[in-house]
Amino acid sequence: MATIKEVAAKTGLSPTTVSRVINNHPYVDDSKRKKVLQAMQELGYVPNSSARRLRGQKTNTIAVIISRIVNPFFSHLVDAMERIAGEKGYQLILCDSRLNKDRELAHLELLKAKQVDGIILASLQNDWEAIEPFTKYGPVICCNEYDIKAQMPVIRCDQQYGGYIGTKHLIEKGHTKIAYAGGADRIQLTLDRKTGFLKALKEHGLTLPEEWMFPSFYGIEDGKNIFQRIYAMEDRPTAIFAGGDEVAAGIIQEAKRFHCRVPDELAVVGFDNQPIADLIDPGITTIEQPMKLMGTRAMEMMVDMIKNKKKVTYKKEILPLQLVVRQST
Amino acid sequence: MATIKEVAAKTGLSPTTVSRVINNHPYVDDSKRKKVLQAMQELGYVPNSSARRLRGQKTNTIAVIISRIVNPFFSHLVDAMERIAGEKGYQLILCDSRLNKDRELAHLELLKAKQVDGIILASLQNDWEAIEPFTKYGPVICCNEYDIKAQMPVIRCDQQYGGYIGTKHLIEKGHTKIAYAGGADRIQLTLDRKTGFLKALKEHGLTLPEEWMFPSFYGIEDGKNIFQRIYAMEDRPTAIFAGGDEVAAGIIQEAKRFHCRVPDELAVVGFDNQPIADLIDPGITTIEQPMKLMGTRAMEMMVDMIKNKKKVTYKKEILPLQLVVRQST
DNA sequence: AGTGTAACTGAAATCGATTTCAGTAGAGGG
DNA sequence: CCCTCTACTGAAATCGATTTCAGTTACACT
Repeated sequence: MATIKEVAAKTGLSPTTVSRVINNHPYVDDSKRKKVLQAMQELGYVPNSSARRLRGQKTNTIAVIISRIVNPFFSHLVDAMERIAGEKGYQLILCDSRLNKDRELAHLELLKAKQVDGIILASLQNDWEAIEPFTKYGPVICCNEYDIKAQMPVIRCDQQYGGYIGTKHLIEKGHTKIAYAGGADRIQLTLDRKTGFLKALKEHGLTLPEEWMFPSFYGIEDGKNIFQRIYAMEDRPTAIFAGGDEVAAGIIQEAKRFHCRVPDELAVVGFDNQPIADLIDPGITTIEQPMKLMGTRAMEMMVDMIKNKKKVTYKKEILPLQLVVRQST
Repeated sequence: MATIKEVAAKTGLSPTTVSRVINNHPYVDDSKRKKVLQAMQELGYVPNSSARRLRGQKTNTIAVIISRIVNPFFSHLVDAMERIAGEKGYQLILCDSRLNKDRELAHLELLKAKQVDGIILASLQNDWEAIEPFTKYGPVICCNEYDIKAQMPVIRCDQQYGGYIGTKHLIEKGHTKIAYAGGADRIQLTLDRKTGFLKALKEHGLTLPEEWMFPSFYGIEDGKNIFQRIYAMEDRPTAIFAGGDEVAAGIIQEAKRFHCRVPDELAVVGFDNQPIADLIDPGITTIEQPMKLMGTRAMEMMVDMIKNKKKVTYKKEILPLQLVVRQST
């Protein structure tokens, strides 16, 4: 592969001048500029990225940390981010923590090693104390998940409100025995969602038996599993609020297999408004999260922070969340 | 951020020795090794990735080019790749061509600029003539899509066989009026699939009216669109072979809306065996593609090619494909 | 004592670009 | 004629690591 020196040699000019042509600097004679461009063309020269990174202290690369790319929620989020990154001339490194704290920390090391210019945390396994030390090496922002203690920019949805309106909807439909399937309490997002859920219950004097609480369930199989456990209960809930459309879909799917009618015998509310929510029969009543908007805004903010090194004072954007009613309730 | 020089200064040793400690080279006195490790710890030193890349002519980064990350087929493929890459110490750059030739070429430039050690093409928009010039800058392999003329390693499925068994299945179910929804003919994968489809038709003396042919349709909305067009026909097909489960799901969904019974009035075969194939009602009969296996094998091969620079002689792996029968046929 | 070798160390070159700085040529003004 | 300023150019320093090569000990073996 040709280097800048070879281009210089071929044209009889110095590497400095070639560099100026590459970077569109002024003060290069037009005839020489043309000669350089032609030589670059002939040699198939492309500037070496590693050298530029080293000299310029800039990688034009951004890492996004998610917990599971096969979750449509994340793939839509990443899709939106990739678009903006591309437009702005950045590469995207995909880091999947698979819900593992250590893997998340290992990915954050990319910032220390200056392998990326910034990191977007779309999933958050560690708490602020563990993340904070990394923030002095470059911009780190949260998108989707968050930690209330965190002193970093955040783009997220009002999860508590989401949990509240979903539950309120079930209560208005006449349900009093409502189960809940969410994520782990150590995750702020799921904790807030649950808080909203409990708030709605409390407002109507309802309570939640320990047994109707299903923490840490994520995929379709988990949903099936949950249904079986509910079905085996003596005192069954008549509705369930699931922490994701995949779990909701699994519950509905398994309910059908056991000839348990949805929503008559068991109403189901999901979360995210993923494509399957509209495909499955009955359609899933769910809380719509604006994933495209979140991804877009997060990437725009990241690029902005990288370009204007001014320490963006800790900024927070909370996006709207809304109920989409279908046939599962 | 601390540099190797600072670590050297702090310990009173040379950068050379520090480097040896970092890279676990032999011939470093144990007491000095300890001193260096401690100094690195205290300074929070992490070797600068750009400098290592430049000096070592190695990026430990691999790019994967896909056409649409929100397609579950690709997200599963990428998921498998990311796992293996992580295990082997590589980062993954996600490049979405969005079916655009130029964007694909732009992403291939990463190899020229030595911004990645290799590229996995999971989607292929350009033909071999356009790709070939890049192969001299580093390993490029195809995974999933392919071009028969291509002289590069390929991990793929036998698409023609897939098209054949899916169609054969419909014929065995008694259908003689079978429509086809695939991708563009310029894509070898979809062309082969169609060839298999046509082969099965021909073996049974069946023909395909131009009108029953739907090229270039990909998502759920496209599926709905296709159903409407079929429904409006005077002479309707009784079955359709769709090029993906999303399209199949869209067709089924819309059929239900129009009270057209599946499979009685319209049988549907999909492709991929994505999670939705099993979720939707009726379940989609589909051709299962081993996405995990394909992604895994492709990444393993890529890492192998990077490590053993020996020009791997053009290698081909064709993975099995099988019919999964559900209720849509 | 002399030689060979294993164990260890650091100065300097290197990777390939960009940037700083010093300098030249020619135009224009006083 | 001298001075200044603009337009242009290149030598050398720089980014931060790794590698080469030369050298120093210390010890074992004849």
